[in-house]
Amino acid sequence: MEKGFKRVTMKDIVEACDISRGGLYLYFNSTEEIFMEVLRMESEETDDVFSGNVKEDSTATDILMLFLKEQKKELMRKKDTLTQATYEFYFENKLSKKDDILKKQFESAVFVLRKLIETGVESEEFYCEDPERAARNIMLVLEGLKISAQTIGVTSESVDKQLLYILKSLGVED
Amino acid sequence: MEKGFKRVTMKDIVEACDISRGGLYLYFNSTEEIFMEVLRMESEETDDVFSGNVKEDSTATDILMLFLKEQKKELMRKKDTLTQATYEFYFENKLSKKDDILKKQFESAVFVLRKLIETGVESEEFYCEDPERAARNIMLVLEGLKISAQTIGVTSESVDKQLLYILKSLGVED
Amino acid sequence: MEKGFKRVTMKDIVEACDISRGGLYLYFNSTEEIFMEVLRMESEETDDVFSGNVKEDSTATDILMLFLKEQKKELMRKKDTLTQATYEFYFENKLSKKDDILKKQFESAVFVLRKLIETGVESEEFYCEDPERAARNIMLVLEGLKISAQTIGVTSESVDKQLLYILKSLGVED
Amino acid sequence: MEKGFKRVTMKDIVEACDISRGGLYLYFNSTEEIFMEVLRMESEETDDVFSGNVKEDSTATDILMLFLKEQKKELMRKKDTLTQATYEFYFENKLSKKDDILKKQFESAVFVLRKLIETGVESEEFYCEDPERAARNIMLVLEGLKISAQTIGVTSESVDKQLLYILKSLGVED
DNA sequence: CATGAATGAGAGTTCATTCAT
DNA sequence: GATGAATGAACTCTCATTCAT
Repeated sequence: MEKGFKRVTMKDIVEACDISRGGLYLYFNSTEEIFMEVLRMESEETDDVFSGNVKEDSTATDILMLFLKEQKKELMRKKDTLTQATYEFYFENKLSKKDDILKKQFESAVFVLRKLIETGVESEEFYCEDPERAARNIMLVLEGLKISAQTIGVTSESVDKQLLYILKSLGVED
Repeated sequence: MEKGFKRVTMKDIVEACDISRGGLYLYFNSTEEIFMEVLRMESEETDDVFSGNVKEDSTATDILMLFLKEQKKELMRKKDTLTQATYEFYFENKLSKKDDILKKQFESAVFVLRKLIETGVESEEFYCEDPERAARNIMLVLEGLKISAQTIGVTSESVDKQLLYILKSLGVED
Repeated sequence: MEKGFKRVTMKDIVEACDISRGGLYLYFNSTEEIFMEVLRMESEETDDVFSGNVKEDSTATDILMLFLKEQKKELMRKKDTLTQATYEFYFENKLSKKDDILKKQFESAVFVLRKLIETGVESEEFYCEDPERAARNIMLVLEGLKISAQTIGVTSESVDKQLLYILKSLGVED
Repeated sequence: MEKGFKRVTMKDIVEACDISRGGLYLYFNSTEEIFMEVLRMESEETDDVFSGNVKEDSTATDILMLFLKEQKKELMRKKDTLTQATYEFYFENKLSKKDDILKKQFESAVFVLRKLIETGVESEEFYCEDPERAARNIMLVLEGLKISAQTIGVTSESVDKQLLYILKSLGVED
């Protein structure tokens, strides 16, 4: 989170973990392996994002807003995030399809989002002709916001406006 | 383009430029400066993307489709692109607002896109209540596709579908 | 045999022995001690080379040929041999005269060989004016062949020719 | 010469050469390359061993004795010699036949020695039925003495006796 | 007796930057 | 102006040895 993937050194890691250089290598054979494990753990933690905090009587709109709010919180954190490190890692480690955690996460989010939109359409909260593309569109905008936050920067307001626009596109009234 | 920003070495650069190591330092004081200049030049070249190839009698839809097609070509190239290097560079160099080329480029694209949408709305090609947010939405989706292309990968078909979805959102019939 | 003395690691040894790292140190205080014991055991095994397989009615020529054949087999094995490891070990551990197993082995082989040549001379199989030097000469040639096998390489034919030359030097007809 | 090939470190080398760590890598890409160059240079220097110091009217016996004396001097030096390092190097670097300096050196010495013995046979100084094998025998004894000097140790006297034995084998009177 | 997780010094190698020429 | 040999700090990774359990 502090230094990203390329700038972090073994020294940083062993000092932060209060472990010896050699000790670390008992568990991981390379910096890549360390990061993959970090990514895997992070991925497990954040899998529950949807299921957590969702009350029984929530509407699709409620859940979508909760999700977008959660995503905003994450992307606004900027530094205390694995986003940058993850991108750097993927830049130089083109992984086999099997263990591509990032892709799995993305596709899984698209899936849940599509289901949510379909539910909203059924309950007449949303209007949407192509839930799959709408879901993917939302995820891509979030991805775009994430990378923007790490590069050109984003303001809290501009993110809010953009997320509201997404809701409006689904026919949600203010 | 070949190695990104972090993996490229001075050796690579001096060999490619056929210049001496010391000679390079007469013009640039650091690797960062070199990259900033590369970025500036690239930015100048691509500024014309909109103005080029646009015939007098093009409709807003034509121009938008041309733009999206151009963007797709760029992001599908994947390796022969400064995308990765640029992201890497921005990850570790938080620049002063003044010379933030990337932001300028983004905002300038948003501006042109908004104007284009407004034109399309006037000519009744598009239906759009908030051209500013619509323009920004398109740019963010493109940004999301760009980073996805560099990390989890994208197929030509999925990009097409997603760009078509954008057009449909503006009320453009197939 | 697999890795020689310098390249073998404690990990290799504990895995091959199915013992714990700490357990190994209960019996040996260093890698040197381990190797010395290996050498001692090997030395005991190979002491019988002369006595074994020797029939009652063997001539001196028979026994010498058997010995040379045995030595050839050993040196041609090349990899499944402690030769390399032993040399490496002696290169960095100049041992006290008392426990110099290698020297003992060499001198013992010279002694037996001298006795054999003397027997051969008495039975008029061999012609030799200086059995001590002749024995030592044979051992040195074998040593030369051993190190050659490990470095520049030797062919089976060239070893044969060279060993035949030794026999001829003792007056043995083909 | 001091530490052999495996025990010598980059630190030793850069300190001895009074050069920087990086500077060394300008000329050699690995420790192996450094040693191969050392070996090549040494090989060039010692190529002249035969031709040097040989007077016009020398007999074959004179030249052979000079050669053996030279070889003895070399092997008795023990520490100030590349012998050990060379063996260690060859133990873990099985080189392609093309650049096998050690083999070339050996074969070249065998060739010259054979020519010398043939000359001696013609001038009736030597008696020898198979000059090729005799030459090879001498080289193998020398190789045996070399490795013995580095491991079990040899005394000046024992080397003398053994070299005299070689001369006697060629029919040279004391 | 036996374990094996942990240690930490030290290995080879890389590379942005400098500066005498 | 231009060169490129030289620098040295910093990197990742290894491994014989120890010691609390």
